[in-house]
Amino acid sequence: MTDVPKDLSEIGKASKKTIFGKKKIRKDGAEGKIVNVEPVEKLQREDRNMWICYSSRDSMNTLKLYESLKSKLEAKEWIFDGCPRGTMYDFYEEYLRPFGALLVKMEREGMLVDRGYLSEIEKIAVAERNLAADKFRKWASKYCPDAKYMNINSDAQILQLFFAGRENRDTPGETLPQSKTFRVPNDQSVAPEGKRTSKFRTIKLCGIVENPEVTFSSSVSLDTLKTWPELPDQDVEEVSLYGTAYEVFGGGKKGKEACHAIAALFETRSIAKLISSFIVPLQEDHISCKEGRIHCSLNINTETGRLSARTPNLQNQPALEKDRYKIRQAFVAAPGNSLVVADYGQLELRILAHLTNCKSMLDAFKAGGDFHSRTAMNMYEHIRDAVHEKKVLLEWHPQPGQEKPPVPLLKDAFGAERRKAKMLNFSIAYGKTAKGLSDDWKVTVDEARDTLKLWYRDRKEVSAWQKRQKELVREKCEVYTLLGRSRHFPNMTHAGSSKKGVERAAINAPVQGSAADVAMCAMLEIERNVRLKELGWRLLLQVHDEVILEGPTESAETARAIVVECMSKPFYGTNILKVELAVDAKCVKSWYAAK
DNA sequence: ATCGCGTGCCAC
DNA sequence: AAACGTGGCACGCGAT
Repeated sequence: MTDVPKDLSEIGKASKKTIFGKKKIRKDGAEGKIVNVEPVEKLQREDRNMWICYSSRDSMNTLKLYESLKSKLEAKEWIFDGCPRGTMYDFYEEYLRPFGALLVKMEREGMLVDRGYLSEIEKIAVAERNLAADKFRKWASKYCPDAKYMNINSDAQILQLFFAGRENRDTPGETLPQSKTFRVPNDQSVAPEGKRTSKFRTIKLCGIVENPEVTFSSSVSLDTLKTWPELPDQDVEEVSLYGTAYEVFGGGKKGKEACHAIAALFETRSIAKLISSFIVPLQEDHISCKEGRIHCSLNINTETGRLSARTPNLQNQPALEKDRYKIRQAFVAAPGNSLVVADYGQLELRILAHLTNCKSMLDAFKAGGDFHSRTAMNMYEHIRDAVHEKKVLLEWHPQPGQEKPPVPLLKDAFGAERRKAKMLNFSIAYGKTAKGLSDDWKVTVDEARDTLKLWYRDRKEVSAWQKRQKELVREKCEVYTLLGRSRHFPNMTHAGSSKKGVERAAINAPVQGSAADVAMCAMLEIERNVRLKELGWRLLLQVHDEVILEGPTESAETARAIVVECMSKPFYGTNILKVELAVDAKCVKSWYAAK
C-alpha cells in the first residue's frame, strides 16, 4: 500500500514504478509518461482516425499536437445531422472539450469496490476452478498419464490431447505429431524420482482419442472441441442427447465420462478467466487507492467515437448469467449513497431508424412495446395473421386482477421466429451476412438469405442507406455520424481487411458512432444539470449505452428522474431524433442490482 | 527474464 | 479471401 499515491493529484509526480508497482507498463509507455489530473488534450493520435483523443491518465504531452490539430480542425467542415454548422473546431469547442473535462472528473471520482466481497468470491471461484480442473485431469490421465500435470489453459496442449496425429482441415499440410513434450510450471511441486523439485517440469502428451475416424472431417480447433459434449439434462437417460465425444470415446459409460470431462475443461477455463481478468485485478492496490475506489482511464480513442476504458477496463465486467460470481455486486455505493444506473433501450436500432428514416422501424418504435416481437410480426405473414385475428398478443401489461394474458404472447407462441428477428436486429447494423447467419443457425446459406430478405422486406430504406454508405466510403473515403464526426478509411483498406470488411465497418461506424454521440450529449446534459449537482450526484462510469451515477440515497429518486429526462432529451433539453429515446433507470446499492 | 505476437473471451 | 462492428486484456509460447 505504501506505493499507492494518497490521491490522484500526486500521481503526476510519482515515477512509474511507484504508481504501478509491478510491471503494468504498456508497450507504448503511456502510463509512465504523463499521469496528469488537469485536463490535457491529446489530439489525433497517429494511429487513429477519429478527431479527438482525450484523457488525463493516458495523455502524452500535447500542447504541440493541440496547435497543429487546431488548424486541421478549422479546415474541416462540420455537418450536424445534415446541416452545416461551422468547422470541426467549433464541434471540438462545444462538445469534445467539455466532454474531456467531464471524463477527467469521472476518472478522479472513481467507483467504490467492495474488496472484502471480492476476496470472498475469489476463494469460492478458486475452489470451483480447482474442482473442475481436477475432474478433467483425472479423466484425461487415464488415457495419457502426464495429462495430470498439463496446463489446461494451453490451447496447444489441449489440441495435442484431442487431435494428435490429425491433419488440420483448415490448414492442409499441418499435422499434429503423435506425441509432443511441453514444459509446464511445476505447480504441484512434483519431484521426479531422486531429484529435487524444480520450477518447471517436462511432460509428454499423446493423443487420447479412441476413435479418431469419428471426427476425421472436423477442424483442429477449440471451437470444434466445444461442440463435442452436449450434456443431457440431469436424470435424463437419453444416450442420443450426448454429443460427438460420446462416440469418440466409445460410447456407454466411457462416452458419458468424456462428455462431462470436456465440459469440465471449459468450465475450468471460464472460471479461470473470471478470476484472472476480473476478481483478482479489481483487488490490486495499484489500481484502487486506499479509499477503495477504483479509477479507470476513460479514453476517446476509438475508430467510431465510443469511449474505451482501461487499467482496469470497467466496460467489460461480466453481466447477467455469465456473472456466476456476481462480480458486479462488488461495485457499490458508499455508505449513505446510492447508485443510479440508467441505460438506453435499443439505442443503436433507434439510431438506425433515424439515420435511414425507415418508416417501418420508426412506426414500430412509435408503437412502443416489444420491438423484437414487432419485427417478427413484420417478417412473417402467419404471425401477422395471428395478431390480426387476436390469437396472440404483441405485448401485455397486466391489469389489476389479471394473472395471465387472455391469449398467448407472441414471444411465447412464436419464440423461434422472435429469436431470429432479435438476432437479425442486433446483427444487421454490424453488416452480418447470410454466411455468418447460416453458421449461427446451422441452416444453409440459402435459407439464411431468405430470412435476411424477410427482415429487409419492409425496411427498404435500410438497404438504400447501407448502399449510400458504401458509395460514400468509395467516393470520399469517409462516413459520418449524427453529430458530424467522421471515420476515415484510407485506401479502402484498414487493419488488413478486405474491401467487404471496409464496407461493413462503413455501415457500422455511423450507427455505432451516432449512438456514441447521443451518449456523449446525454452525459453533458447530466453534467450541466444544476439540480443534480446541488443534490450531490456525480457521474462515475459510462458503458456505451449505460451511465452510472452516485449520490445521497435520500435524493436518489429525484436524481433518477432527472437522469431519465437528460438521457431522453440529450440535445440541450430536446430530442432531435425522429424516434423517442427509451431510458431504463434504477436506484440501487450495487451495480449487480440494476440488472 | 523479457519481448512480441497469436488466440481467446469479457463487454456493448 | 472472408463471411459481425467497436474495444481491453490475460495467457501461452517461441524468440531474444
